[in-house]
Amino acid sequence: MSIAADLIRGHTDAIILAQLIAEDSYGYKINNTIKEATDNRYELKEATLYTAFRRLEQSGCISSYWGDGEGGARRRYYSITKRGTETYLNLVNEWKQANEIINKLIYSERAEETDK
Amino acid sequence: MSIAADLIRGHTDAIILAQLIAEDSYGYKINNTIKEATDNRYELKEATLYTAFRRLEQSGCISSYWGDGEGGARRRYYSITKRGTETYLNLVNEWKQANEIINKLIYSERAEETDK
DNA sequence: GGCAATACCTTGACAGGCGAGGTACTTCAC
DNA sequence: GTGAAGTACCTCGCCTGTCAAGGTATTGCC
Repeated sequence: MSIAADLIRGHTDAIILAQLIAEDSYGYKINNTIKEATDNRYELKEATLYTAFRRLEQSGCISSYWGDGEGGARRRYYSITKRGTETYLNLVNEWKQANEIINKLIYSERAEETDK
Repeated sequence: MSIAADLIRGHTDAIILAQLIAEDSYGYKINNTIKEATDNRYELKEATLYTAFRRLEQSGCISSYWGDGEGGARRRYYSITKRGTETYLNLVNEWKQANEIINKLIYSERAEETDK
């Protein structure tokens, strides 16, 4: 995994919620989806993932129910709530702003030349 | 200040180094530059800033010297080292990748519709 | 039976951010 | 001359999110 987690820190919730907006899902699957989507350049560590689930459920952004795993262990499915959807939209918005800010601050004119 | 710090966490070093590539500078000024550049939407808290200076100096990315403040307290200036420049370029590169990854993961097709 | 894959969970340590507090110097108004 | 406001630096201790390491349970296959 090549990307420092600290760079993505703070976006974990948004990433999870984005998955759940598409459809109800469970930890193991979300994790794999993320790995595939990024060509194994990034993954949510299990501990991080499950910590995030607790956090999101506690704040009413998601709810969970047990489903059965076809050919595997039982799964705990999560669905996104109304509050979760709102939160998601806010997080996306914050990301847009943060993105803009970082892009403005991280590039130095002098560095641009050096970079070429 | 509207942007959650966690979203920018991990970029602090890159932001500081970007300033120092342009020219030698000192804490107070860097802080103000950042505030202005972002229309007060973001600032590095002092504690964060000085912690970062220690960290960067310890790892050989920057070096410091005392200058005098014209009409104010004395200033500790920092300059970026060769290692600092290298580190900076790496961080920029990592940021590009992280940016790409977050953009890929944070948007859900379903959400795109909702967002419109 | 044993292994791999699926699937979930907890504990404890660590690092970075930052609120709160402090120091010291200069300038300017009263 | 004194008090406030601006410049400038610094430290302590808490909080939060990440994650290595460890664990559990189920199924399918050889």
